[in-house]
Amino acid sequence: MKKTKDENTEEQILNAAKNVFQSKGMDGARMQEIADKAGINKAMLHYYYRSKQLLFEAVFKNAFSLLAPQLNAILNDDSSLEDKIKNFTMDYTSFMMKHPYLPNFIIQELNRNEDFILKLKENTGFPNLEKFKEKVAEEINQGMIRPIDADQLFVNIIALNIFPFLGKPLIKAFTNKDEKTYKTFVEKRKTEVSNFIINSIKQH
Amino acid sequence: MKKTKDENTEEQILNAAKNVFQSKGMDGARMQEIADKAGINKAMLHYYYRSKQLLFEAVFKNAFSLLAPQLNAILNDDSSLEDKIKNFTMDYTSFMMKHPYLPNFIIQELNRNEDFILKLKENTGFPNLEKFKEKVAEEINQGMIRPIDADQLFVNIIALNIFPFLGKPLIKAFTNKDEKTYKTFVEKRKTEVSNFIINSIKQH
DNA sequence: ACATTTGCTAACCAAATGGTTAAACCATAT
DNA sequence: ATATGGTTTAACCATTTGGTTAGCAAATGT
Repeated sequence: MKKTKDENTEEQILNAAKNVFQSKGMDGARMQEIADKAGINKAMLHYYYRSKQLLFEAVFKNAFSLLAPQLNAILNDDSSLEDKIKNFTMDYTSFMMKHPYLPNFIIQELNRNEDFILKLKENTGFPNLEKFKEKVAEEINQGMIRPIDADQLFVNIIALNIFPFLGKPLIKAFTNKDEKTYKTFVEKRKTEVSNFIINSIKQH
Repeated sequence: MKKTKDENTEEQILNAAKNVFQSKGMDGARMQEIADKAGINKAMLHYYYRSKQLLFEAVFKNAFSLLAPQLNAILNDDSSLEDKIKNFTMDYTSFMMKHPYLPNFIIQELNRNEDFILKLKENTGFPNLEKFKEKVAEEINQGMIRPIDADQLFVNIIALNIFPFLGKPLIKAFTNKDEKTYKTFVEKRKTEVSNFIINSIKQH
């Protein structure tokens, strides 16, 4: 039962690599640790992925492709801004609670290598803001929300949603929360954040 | 002019180390590169700081001690919440535009080693939220702002202010901005962010 | 003037690390 | 049964890396 490629080795490697790269980053990750976690010989990593760099890129693209749909959801559907914001906040927070390493991994590695995002932009499905901007303009015209720059609003939305996962250790320390109370705190943000945003932009 | 300790070698090392650690992180930083940037022999790094770990900690504490006062300013003075938020947003954004690597460095390294923040908490001057919470409670009582959890408000404030520096490559890609337009964009946030927050919490 | 201390460097070292190689293994086709 | 070809491993390799050592050179104390 050893050689039939029975339990897709390639995928086991990718999973182990995900695990290690996402918690330690490119520089902190060790090929040996990935091999150990995958339960195989180190040479197999190179057999399937040629180099650390390529294995890393496979993991990174995979991770990024999990995020893009989340963003496209809010950007490209036809619902009202209020619904977009509510749904995004709810979905994104739920999703991130299941993948807590993801935001930090993406942000950290993009900062390490700014050019890297250019490769991603070529991919189909890279988030595009045009439709979101139109919707903002439309609702401003209709007097439903106060005038605000769409880019600024977009950054505010993702900042409020992503930061709790990026700055977790910092926030835990500042607000004196332990793991459990922090989880409750983030859970509350599923509605708290969208209320906060909508309150700010709704015309009163 | 070689041996008189004339231009404080220790400080030159710390500056070079800051430079390298803050842009590459603990794992990505190389002692040799720090030595080169400081214009000295690698052995001197150990002569003054004993190990990579200790040199890193010196840099980290130094960096963190630049941030704490910024936070304490908003937390501990007696002005109104509105003024706190306005001043903090303005000051913090200005400061970070001058030290753009700082937020990412702190966040990244705290995520790499969660226990590390415990050491910092012992330090005097570690930000404390008590006074801020009192102020929030007070203004809610007086009907000046709508009811909101002080911790959530605090996280919203720092999220909106810090995220543009953490997620810069991502935001640049999403909003199609180059270096120059991104700078203008962040500059605008000096007032945009405080308006956004105040709009959300002010009682109408 | 001489000894001692302090700042500094070149050379070196052991361990870790990404990557390679040659050979073994094993399922399948002939 | 035997050859074939993808899969896997143990052993190995070159380089990098954090760290050490022995000794030099300038300043300082006596």
